[in-house]
Amino acid sequence: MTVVTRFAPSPTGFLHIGGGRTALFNWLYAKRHGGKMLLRIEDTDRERSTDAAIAAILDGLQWLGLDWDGDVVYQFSRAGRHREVAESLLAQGRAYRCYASQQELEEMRETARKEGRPLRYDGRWRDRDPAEAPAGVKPVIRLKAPTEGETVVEDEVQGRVVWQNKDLDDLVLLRSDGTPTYMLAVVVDDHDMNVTHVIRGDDHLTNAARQTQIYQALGWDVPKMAHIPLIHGPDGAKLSKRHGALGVEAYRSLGYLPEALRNYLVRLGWSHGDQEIFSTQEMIDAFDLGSIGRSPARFDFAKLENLNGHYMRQADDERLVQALEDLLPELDKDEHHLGRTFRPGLREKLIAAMPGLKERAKTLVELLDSAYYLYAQRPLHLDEKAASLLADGVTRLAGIADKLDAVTDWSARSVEAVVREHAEAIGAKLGQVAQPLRAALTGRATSPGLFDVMAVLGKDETMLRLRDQIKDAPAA
RNA sequence: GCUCCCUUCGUCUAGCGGUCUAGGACGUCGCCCUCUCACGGCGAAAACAGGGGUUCGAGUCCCCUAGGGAGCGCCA
Repeated sequence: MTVVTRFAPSPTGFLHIGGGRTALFNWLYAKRHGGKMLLRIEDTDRERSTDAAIAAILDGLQWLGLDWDGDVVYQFSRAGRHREVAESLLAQGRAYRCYASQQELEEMRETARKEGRPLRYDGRWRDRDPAEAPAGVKPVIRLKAPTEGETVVEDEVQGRVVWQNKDLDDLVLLRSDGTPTYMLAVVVDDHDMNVTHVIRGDDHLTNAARQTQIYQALGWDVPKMAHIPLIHGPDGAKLSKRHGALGVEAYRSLGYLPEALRNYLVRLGWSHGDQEIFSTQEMIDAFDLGSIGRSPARFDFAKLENLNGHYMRQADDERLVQALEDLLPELDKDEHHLGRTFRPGLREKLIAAMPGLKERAKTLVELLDSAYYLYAQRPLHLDEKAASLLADGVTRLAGIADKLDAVTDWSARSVEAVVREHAEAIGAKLGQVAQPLRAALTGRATSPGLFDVMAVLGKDETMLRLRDQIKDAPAA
């Protein structure tokens, strides 16, 4: 039997980080076993489902590099089938009509709360004669769930989880307006779509028990279940927007690479010995449900950043430059006045400087900022540290411009020789010359190797920037 | 309140009765490399929630307590 998994988000918002991980796990499991991952949009809540959310989810999956098999299934479109199944259960006496009003149910819960009893439907219409139905009330259809014995979920992650049937009430299958509830729709769809493995967040664990009862009433095989622990925020509480419950597209805007996020996510709750870095193929080959932990994990930006740095360093230079350009339109503010695309010539400079740049950044946003010296306009604005470095060391730069001007074969190697000789000649350490020079050429106190900077800038630009900054300097 | 789940360094985790004086990674700190910052290398501090059992032997099995979490809708 081929493995079929599914990712089934409800389109009431963007694809958040937990959903992304659930999708990843489903995808990996399917790939691992040569199976399929299906995508089903659970849009039965007409009030809250939006097309924008659907688009955001598809876009998020695509960016993460997760694809699905076949067409997207929209749950709402299957309402007729769901109703049919509910009717069949009714016909077999495995379900019944319940005429209890909203208000009645409200009171029922209220008294139960007061008396410290579990908040359950009391089954008042379970064995009642439908002839007693109040006129004009549209009933819901409830499952006639077993009242004795136990319902067992053999979970691939959680192990064997047991509920006493007396603790489970008769859930609603079909609403009074004839639309299916989530509980029914999920069971029918998973069955009809031949889903073999249901991998989802453990907030669904109790639903698994109730869904199992529906499967049993229908006489259908229960798919394998795997309930993965939720992701928590850094404070251990539920993930809120403040810390990590951002849509995956937000991580893109923050400058993370999809492969970094994938690697981070796969290790959150799942492990494979001591291995931390996984290529996509390695993840696929190693992934298994049994190695998923049972305790919730906290989201940690520091580790994500570290991984992102790793993948940036490893990335191809041209691809990184492209990623930077793609990021431009997504930036909140264009503080460097770059516009939405790179101006002519900048692209080439970025590629040339990338080996030195990418080692020093954790995100694409940082990477772009650290490339400031490549797109800065003359005369350069020096930040505070750079200004002070230059002020302290400008006298040590006296005469260096002419020496550099004499270089005919401009390269990192040749300018390095000149700068070193200059430092030696004035009896200074290299750093005492290099730092003010760096400040003058980049406007910052830190940058990639100074000689590489000069090489990428080229002789003309280097000389112009240098003279911009030292022309007022007293002759030494 | 009821049901279910969880608990190893700050964080992610390894550990599936003896190999644990508990390993790795991120983060932190120190040293080295060095023109800055990074990268890289080396090293340090840092954990089995508490209490009972079971066993020759428990981080590993059982129970209790405490603390977290999820669910308890005609939402999904």
